[in-house]
Amino acid sequence: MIRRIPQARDRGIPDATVARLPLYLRALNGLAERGTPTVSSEDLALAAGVNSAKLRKDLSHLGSYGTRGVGYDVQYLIYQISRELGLTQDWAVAIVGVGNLGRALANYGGFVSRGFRIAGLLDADPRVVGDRIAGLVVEHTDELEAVIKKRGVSIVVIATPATAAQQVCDRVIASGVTSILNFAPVVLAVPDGVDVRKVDLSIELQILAFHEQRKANGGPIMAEEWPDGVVM
Amino acid sequence: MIRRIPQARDRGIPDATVARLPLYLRALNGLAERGTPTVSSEDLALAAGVNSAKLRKDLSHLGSYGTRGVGYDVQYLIYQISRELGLTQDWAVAIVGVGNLGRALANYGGFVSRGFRIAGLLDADPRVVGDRIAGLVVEHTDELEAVIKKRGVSIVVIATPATAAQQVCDRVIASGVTSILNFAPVVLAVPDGVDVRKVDLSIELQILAFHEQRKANGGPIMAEEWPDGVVM
DNA sequence: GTGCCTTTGTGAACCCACGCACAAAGTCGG
DNA sequence: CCGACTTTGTGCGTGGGTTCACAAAGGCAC
Repeated sequence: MIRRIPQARDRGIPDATVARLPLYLRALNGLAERGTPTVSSEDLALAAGVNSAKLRKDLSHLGSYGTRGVGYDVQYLIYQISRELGLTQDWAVAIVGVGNLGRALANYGGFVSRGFRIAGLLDADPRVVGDRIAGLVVEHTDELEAVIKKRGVSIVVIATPATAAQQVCDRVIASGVTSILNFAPVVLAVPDGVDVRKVDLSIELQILAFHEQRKANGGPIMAEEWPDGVVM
Repeated sequence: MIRRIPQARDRGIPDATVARLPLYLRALNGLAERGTPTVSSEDLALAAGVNSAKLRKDLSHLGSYGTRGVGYDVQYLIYQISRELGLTQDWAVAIVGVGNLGRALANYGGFVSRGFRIAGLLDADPRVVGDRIAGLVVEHTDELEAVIKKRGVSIVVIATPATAAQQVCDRVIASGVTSILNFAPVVLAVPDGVDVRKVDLSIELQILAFHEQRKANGGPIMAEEWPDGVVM
């Protein structure tokens, strides 16, 4: 049995930590723009909207990059987090589905500035094929496999209608892609080894509605006194 | 000290459960469209992409709505979850910032079909004001407070550039809004009692990049054998 | 060099969530 | 009415994540 001695350069970063690293990165970039040389965990945590102990524990998973009594070197930490997230390399991304959302994504500056290069825009609708969006010409989805192989696409964004998503998904996986960002409101079935992350714009709104309703129905006090006989 | 006796109609739904209810709802709507009258936790879990035990536990927080030996009545469960999430009422939503993303959101069918009514589109750019989008005329952000009050807006979606987000946020809170969905890549500072949910499109992509890099660097086996001396 | 001050990195306790596994409860055929 | 079968609802063990609190570590003034 291999005993795992915890040490600084250990690789086994918790998912929860990975999910927050982009947040820290964003906050750090803001500080860097203003020329701040170093930052304490307290201040960075404030800027990122998290607890400072959590921030320190998160950063400790990448290594011991702080200086006690001083804080973290902003530039150095940006580099380390970027490297950990793999943002120091250039990722070729294809967007399938150029509706309103696909267009918004293609024009979204947050991708390009973080090492993501839009390498292809594809759509099944012939009326859209040929359009220039964000400097790219939209290609037909018939070209999907060719585009992926030719341009070394390793991440695919699915922004198609729900009905087309699974089919597109199957095809990109068959082409060797193992990272998919899905905006279509369906659960994609994928084999082991393929990562799918999903964003459903309406889910967040529904969660807000839940809390909003809760606030309206008698304030923050738990509504235990609810009439129990309401059965429909 | 009040001892909390766990019971069916208890109101204290875990956040993790609330976050999944929209998922179940989506799966149920799919089943309803195909005319399925009842569904077992096993099948529904499969359709929603979760573990069946988790599904049952989640649903048990709303009440005991299943029938042992049979499953759940699809229509009835849709009603119950909708009610719990507050989707049986109509929510007036305003979208601030009508760039690519704001446009995509305004046209997104997933909102309207779940009881969210777009009651206002606002932008600071005079060139956009007056445009018709999704049947609405874009108004100037000067009208923000008026629109919120006049049309009973209770949820605001911020889709502005990062620099404008906090200011918009402050103004909508001053107008009495306590639920905000933020797409701008900044951490909004809000007083207690205000709910902010954020969606950062680039964060998901960065998480994917992390895992993708991990796969490339020596497969699924933990890359412990990494050279330890790389310090920049 | 010494002592004080600041801030990191982490041990440890706590809390929530997940999932197994099973008893309870209901259906259905005969 | 009964017994076999199906499926729910949940008690409980486990594991991961969050937070507190503090010792260790470095900077800085003198």
